[in-house]
Amino acid sequence: MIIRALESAREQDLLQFSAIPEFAIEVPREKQHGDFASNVAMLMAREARMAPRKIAESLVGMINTSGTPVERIEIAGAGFINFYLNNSWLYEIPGLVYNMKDKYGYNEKINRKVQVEFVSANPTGNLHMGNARGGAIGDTLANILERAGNDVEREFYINDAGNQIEIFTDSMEARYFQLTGHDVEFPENGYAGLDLIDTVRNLIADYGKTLLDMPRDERRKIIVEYALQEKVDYIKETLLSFGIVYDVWFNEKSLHEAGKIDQVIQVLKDRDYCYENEGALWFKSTAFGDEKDEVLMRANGLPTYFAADIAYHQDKFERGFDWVINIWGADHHGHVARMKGAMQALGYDPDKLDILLMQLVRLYRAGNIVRMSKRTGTTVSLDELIADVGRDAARFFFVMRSPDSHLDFDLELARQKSQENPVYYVQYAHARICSIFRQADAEGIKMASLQAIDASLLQEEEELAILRKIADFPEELAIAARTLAPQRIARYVLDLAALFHSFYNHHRVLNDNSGLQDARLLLMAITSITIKNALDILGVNAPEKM
RNA sequence: GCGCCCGUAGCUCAGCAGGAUAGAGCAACGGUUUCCUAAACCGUGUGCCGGGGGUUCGAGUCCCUUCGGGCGCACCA
Repeated sequence: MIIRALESAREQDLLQFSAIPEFAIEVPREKQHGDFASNVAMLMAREARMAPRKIAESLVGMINTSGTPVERIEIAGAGFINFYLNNSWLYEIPGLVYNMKDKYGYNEKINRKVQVEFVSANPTGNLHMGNARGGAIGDTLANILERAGNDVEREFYINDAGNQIEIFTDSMEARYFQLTGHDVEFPENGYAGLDLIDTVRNLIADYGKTLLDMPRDERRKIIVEYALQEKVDYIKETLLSFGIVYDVWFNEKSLHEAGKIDQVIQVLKDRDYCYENEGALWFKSTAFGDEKDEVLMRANGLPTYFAADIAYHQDKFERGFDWVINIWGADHHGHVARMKGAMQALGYDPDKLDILLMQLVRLYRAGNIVRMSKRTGTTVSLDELIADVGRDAARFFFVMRSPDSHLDFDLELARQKSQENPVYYVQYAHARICSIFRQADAEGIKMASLQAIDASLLQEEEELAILRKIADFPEELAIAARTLAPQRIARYVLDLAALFHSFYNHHRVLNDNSGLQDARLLLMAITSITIKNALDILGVNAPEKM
């Protein structure tokens, strides 16, 4: 429409320009600025050598709106052209949402395989707050991407090999000797967490003192397999209770066993991205913009964690993912450039690897920071957190803020079942709607069939606001997927709940006017559908009663 | 020293590829219940968007610089 107007303006010599600029048509933030707005006049100001408002005036004169839902056009501000639609499009929404139910907001399948890898906590201790945030963000993101039309796989990478596992085994072995009455020194850099002692106690319950007499290697093998089994089971169970189900649990050990690490190092050597220095093998990550080169193979002949991680990421791409997303703690940001560099060196497109860094969580209790080092043993674990504040509050809290932002998690605050806690505000909205339907049921009121309902009876400002907000949902989901921004969904559902509460306090759903009553019942139905849909994405329950 | 993230209302934070008068929640004060859940609603006000410079018709948003906070800079993972 605008393009046609531009061209006829040029033909009539009202405007001079060579090419039509890349102008935008967008939904303004303020609804008084119309349903759609265009900035085309401002963009053309320079070339046409005219004031933007004058350009806008000439254009508007050329626009033919007959046969379109455009009700009127206004020029505002510096030269915005605002289009006001009649409400007919809005009244299409209820039927659409009601028919799609829990599928509302979904985009069409786009045939893109996406992997989201998150948490991937070391199986050497409890899950801490950083893991918890990563879990909430990763799972929510996976949900968002799924609804945006991608084929999504959730993956957990189990670091069950390498140096830290040796230290872990040392620690276990020392505890085993100690708990069976031997005076053994605990390794200096060992895992001092109390949970480890429990694990060893379980081990002793199953094996007794039989391990004492075994050859060292055999004993260590039994110990480490026992402990890993127990730790991984614990992690699975805890994450399941946090609402997270993985498609793939990937063992680092399998890379070692299949010789993948040696293979990938060989490829990097062949491509001349490696050199030796002081007995170690280095990767030229500086060639890819990293600050310094990185060791792949230590002088002692053992591969580094980085080498294993390269093999792991290569494996991801070999599995055919079009988009690989990792959720990492911000303390790992130094690894981003070199991992992308390594993928580029291997011939993969580094832009297909996105690493979302989330800032750290600071846990507060009674105004004091709670340290959460895995090794000191003074930590609040995820299962304790869930028992304390509940899964819903915890998940909502963790995704409410941008991953870029530090998260101060106040345990007392999150525990309060009060207005401090926004998750209840949203859940209450859902429960209230369910209550309306229960009340209707009790009074023998049944909503009419969709065809029999006239949605255009919804004329109140509060009703229109809800309709507009619900209409926004697919767009909101698409933005959240594109920008990897789970907090947008939390924000969205809070806004929608607020609009509902406001409506609820101003108007009655069950009333004497049966036409209006049906329209409002339908409005309530699609509001609860959308709230529940958004809460599902966040992994939060939508209770029918509170 | 170098790198990444953050700096927006008293507090905690939103703010999508630069758009119109910068928004929520909490806290504070006042009001709302013969009626579908008052865990709710309504009203009252606050901002040199850390500072400075630049790009642009237009900057909280992009670029440079500077200050403040967090994190990282191992032949650890």
